[in-house]
Amino acid sequence: MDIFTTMQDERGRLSQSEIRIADIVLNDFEFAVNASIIELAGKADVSPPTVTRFCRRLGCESFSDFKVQLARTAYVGMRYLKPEPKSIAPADVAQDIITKAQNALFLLHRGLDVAAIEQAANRLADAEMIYAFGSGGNSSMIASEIQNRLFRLGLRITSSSDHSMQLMMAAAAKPTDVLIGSSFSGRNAELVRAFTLAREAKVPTIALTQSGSPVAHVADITVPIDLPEGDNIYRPTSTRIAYLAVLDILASLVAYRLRPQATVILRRIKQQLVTHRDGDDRQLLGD
Amino acid sequence: MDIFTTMQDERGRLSQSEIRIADIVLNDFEFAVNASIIELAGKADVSPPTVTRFCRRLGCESFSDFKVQLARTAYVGMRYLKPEPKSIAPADVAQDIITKAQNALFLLHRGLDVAAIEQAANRLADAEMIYAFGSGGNSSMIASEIQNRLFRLGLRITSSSDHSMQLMMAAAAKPTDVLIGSSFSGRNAELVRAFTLAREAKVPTIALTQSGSPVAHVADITVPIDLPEGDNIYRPTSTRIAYLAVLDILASLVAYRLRPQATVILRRIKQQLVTHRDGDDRQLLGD
DNA sequence: GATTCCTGCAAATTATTTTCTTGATACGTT
DNA sequence: AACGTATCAAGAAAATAATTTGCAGGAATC
Repeated sequence: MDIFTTMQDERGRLSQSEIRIADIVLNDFEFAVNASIIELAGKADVSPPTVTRFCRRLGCESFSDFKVQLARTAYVGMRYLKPEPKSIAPADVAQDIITKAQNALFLLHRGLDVAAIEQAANRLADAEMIYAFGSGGNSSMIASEIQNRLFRLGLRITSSSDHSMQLMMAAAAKPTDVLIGSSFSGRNAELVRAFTLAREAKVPTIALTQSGSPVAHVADITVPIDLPEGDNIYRPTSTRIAYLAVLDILASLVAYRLRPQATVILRRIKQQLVTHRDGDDRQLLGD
Repeated sequence: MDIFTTMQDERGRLSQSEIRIADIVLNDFEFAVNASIIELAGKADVSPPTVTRFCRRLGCESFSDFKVQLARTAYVGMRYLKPEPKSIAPADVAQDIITKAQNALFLLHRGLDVAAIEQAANRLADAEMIYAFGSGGNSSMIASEIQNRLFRLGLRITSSSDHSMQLMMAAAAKPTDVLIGSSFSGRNAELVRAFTLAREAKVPTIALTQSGSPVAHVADITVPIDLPEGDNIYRPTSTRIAYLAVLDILASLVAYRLRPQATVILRRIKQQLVTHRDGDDRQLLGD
């Protein structure tokens, strides 16, 4: 696990001096990464040995090991990101957006429920028919993306962003089918209704959403995607990127699950696309 | 700039001993990050001072500074990523996909032509009407995403993934309008045709594509998005994530450019959304 | 009141860097 | 072509700096 999480988890068990060190590291981390043990000790008003002991307690070999671990998760992850970029200069805006996207992926990975994804992948692989639901600019894109990824694996699938259609499809689905729905906020009331309907008819449901949300409650399998509030509201792109990544994982697992030999075939197709490529973008569809 | 690029750029100017050090670092970088200067020197069959000099030459303050820099870009970026995950165990697949996505963002950032994006943003902000083009599963999504992001800023915009429509639109466009098109491969012949048509009519064109590609050649402004081949073919998601990030940057710059005060209003709208949120995903559209 | 744990000091150890020197190579001069 | 000089690489050893360990005093807790 990464050093930041450890630091937060252990915080309660740390002594006063150690908490001071932790706070300095967390707040001024550029400093911490470049400082020597003496400088860091000086800033925290403790002696160098205390810093060494602090590092040990966090599971590091030594102070330099600590710095390396720190630098490792420094580039992305667990940073206190400001809601706005440093300035509106193009370079800063770019940096800000890319860092946030990377952070979203980092946080996604940290909180990823792999078991749930695996379970979902297995259900999808065995489904006779799949219905993918999602509404609103973001989730509707995810829904069609689910279709996009899964139909290529030979699965029967359709997607809809239309509430009425979703309800009708949910009513038409059989227990051997699967419903999969996405909701960034988890508060999509219509999706909850469709899932409830499905549940009554014993149709398995999979939700890609925030854990603990209404949508999560009514789904059989929830693949939780929990990102800090800020990211959701201020910049939907980073959340969307996280969803796309989850989808990618899900689709890959389904592919592996479906037929081990399929990956070989798939690779051959890809290879062929590489060799004679003078067409257009649609080549990439063969992914 | 990152230490890996520097190492590759400087390689020619390094001495024999230094090249040996560089190779060890590049190949076994877990080792390099954890090793002391003596261990690293020993493995490279050089003396510790040589290692120090090597670090200095690369622009680092000291050996420990070098290690920090190394660890920083170790988590993501410039890694020799295997085309396939370690195993098909779900956790490994997840790790593989997320790492690749983060790497794509890293590489995107490294190669980002900020000036081109800024130029493109300015053009879009001043356009009387915008036409967003893209075909194939990937670029068509990008095209509608462009529309999605820009219409909220009060711009007049439409998107199309239909070749015939694209041609007709290109023909109908005026020099005060802007055409913006996306092509992952840069080999979308129809897009090239549409752009050529636009050029003849003096309609400004912006391309989001691979630099040096046919599409890039016919566009007035090219925002280059160059990622290693492997990523494009084997896993379109990471490329798509890069495109989404670029789009996010572009849209943000347009927003800032359009009206500085708009950001204030936008923030107020967001705040309001946060306070009474019991609806569904579509709230997030207000991003 | 005793125990435990934190903490800093000083010493010891270790790591890193500087300085100095040697050896090699390249270049210019005779 | 041969010699001398300049330049650079690279290691040895010394100096310096950083880090860790051992120990002892002191605070907090039970």
